Amino acid sequence: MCLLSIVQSGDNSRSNLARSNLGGRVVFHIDMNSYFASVAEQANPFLRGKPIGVGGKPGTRGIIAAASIAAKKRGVKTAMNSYEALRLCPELEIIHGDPDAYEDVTHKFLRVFRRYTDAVEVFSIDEAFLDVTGWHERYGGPEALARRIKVELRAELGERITCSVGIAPNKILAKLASDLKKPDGLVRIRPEDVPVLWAFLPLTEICGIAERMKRRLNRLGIHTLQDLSETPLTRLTIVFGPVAGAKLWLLGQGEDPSPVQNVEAAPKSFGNSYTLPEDTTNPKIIYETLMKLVEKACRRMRAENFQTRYVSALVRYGDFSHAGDGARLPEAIDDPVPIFETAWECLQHSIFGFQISDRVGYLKSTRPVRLLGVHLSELIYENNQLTFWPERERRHRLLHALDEINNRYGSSTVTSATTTGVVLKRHVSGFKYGTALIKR
DNA sequence: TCTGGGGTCCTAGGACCC
DNA sequence: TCTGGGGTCCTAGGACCC
Repeated sequence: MCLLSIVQSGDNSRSNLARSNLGGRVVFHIDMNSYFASVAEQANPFLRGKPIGVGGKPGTRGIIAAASIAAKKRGVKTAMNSYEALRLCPELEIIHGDPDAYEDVTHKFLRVFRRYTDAVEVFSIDEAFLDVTGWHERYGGPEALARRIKVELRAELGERITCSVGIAPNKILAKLASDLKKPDGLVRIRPEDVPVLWAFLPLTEICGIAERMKRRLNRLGIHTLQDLSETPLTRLTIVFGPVAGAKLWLLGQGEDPSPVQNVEAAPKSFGNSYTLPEDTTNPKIIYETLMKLVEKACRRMRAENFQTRYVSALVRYGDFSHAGDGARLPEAIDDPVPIFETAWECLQHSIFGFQISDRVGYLKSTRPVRLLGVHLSELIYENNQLTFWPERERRHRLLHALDEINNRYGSSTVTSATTTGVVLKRHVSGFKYGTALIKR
């Protein structure tokens, strides 16, 4: 507690030291608290103050993706199995996520941030870095600017959606600072605070060191951030290689030269995966699930006008081991049918033990399957170019028209016939399936 | 009632070439 | 037949993040 009061002091007098030590940058990390749950509480007054878990439908082996503050007080944690969460907190309300609502609120808070600096780096759906060097003085310094942003966020997003702000000379310390007080925190870390914090914070408190790395560091006799800060660069590079070693060394020093980049990162891949309600060897279920996943990933990819050149597919077995394969396509496409065929071929060896052609309907998976996943990468931005191939142009227009229908009336109003019932027919008899089938 | 789903980045190691 | 060594490219998979 007393340590927090050190780093929380509003005293600006030492900012010159910060300048000389670390280039004088002032970086904010702003992290929305219990984001998904807070958005739900803001949208629905009946949920306010109640223990809420977002995600994890019970019975589907799901987990809690986000817990409200009331739920956290009852011991419900992010990534907790929903059964476990309900055991701890029987009146927990488990609600569905609403990705559109989150994105909407994210756009709103990013607009607020951009009023105060043009260097805003989106780090995830609920957090961003701001470089306010040179901007904060006119608002009375970093803390005053942070408080002003908080007030504006509250006005624009509503009082249920709060944030924690970390202020520091670089991104890694700013992120650490925002973690130190939740919810609704405002913590500043100055360079001279680092030795104090390093003496008691665990290694995994730093973004970039998780359980595996902690264990490897422990084996080298490095148990605290202070130990890490005293480990020579050469020792770290010998053990972890030049890149990871140098990164670790910088973490240990509390340094992070990476700039706050205001570019909106283009997606590099689209992937979807699904854990089945129970493990299965049934090829029909596997086939249909994979098809749905491909359609979902393709729809998301098309919505952002990308096409893929590399398709990979993954299976996780009941024992949690996994296998998969990928294949490069001859050209970039966004059509789920050939993409599915590629993904299906990639999986056959992992599922059936050998490559099959037409007899899928009679074969069972050699091992129980728990999860299936598909991943589209090597993306090409298509920008709605016209093609010289009339067939392809028609197909392209059809897919986008289907997307529109699904966007308007719900995501499975129109699906490929392969996911509805004629599923295995094509592979049994070799007949070409239709491109679409109206379900209702 | 074990262990979700969406990503990014990095590395180790194999293939291939000279 | 006694097979080194260096470079590049590619990919599978690990580690990490929220």
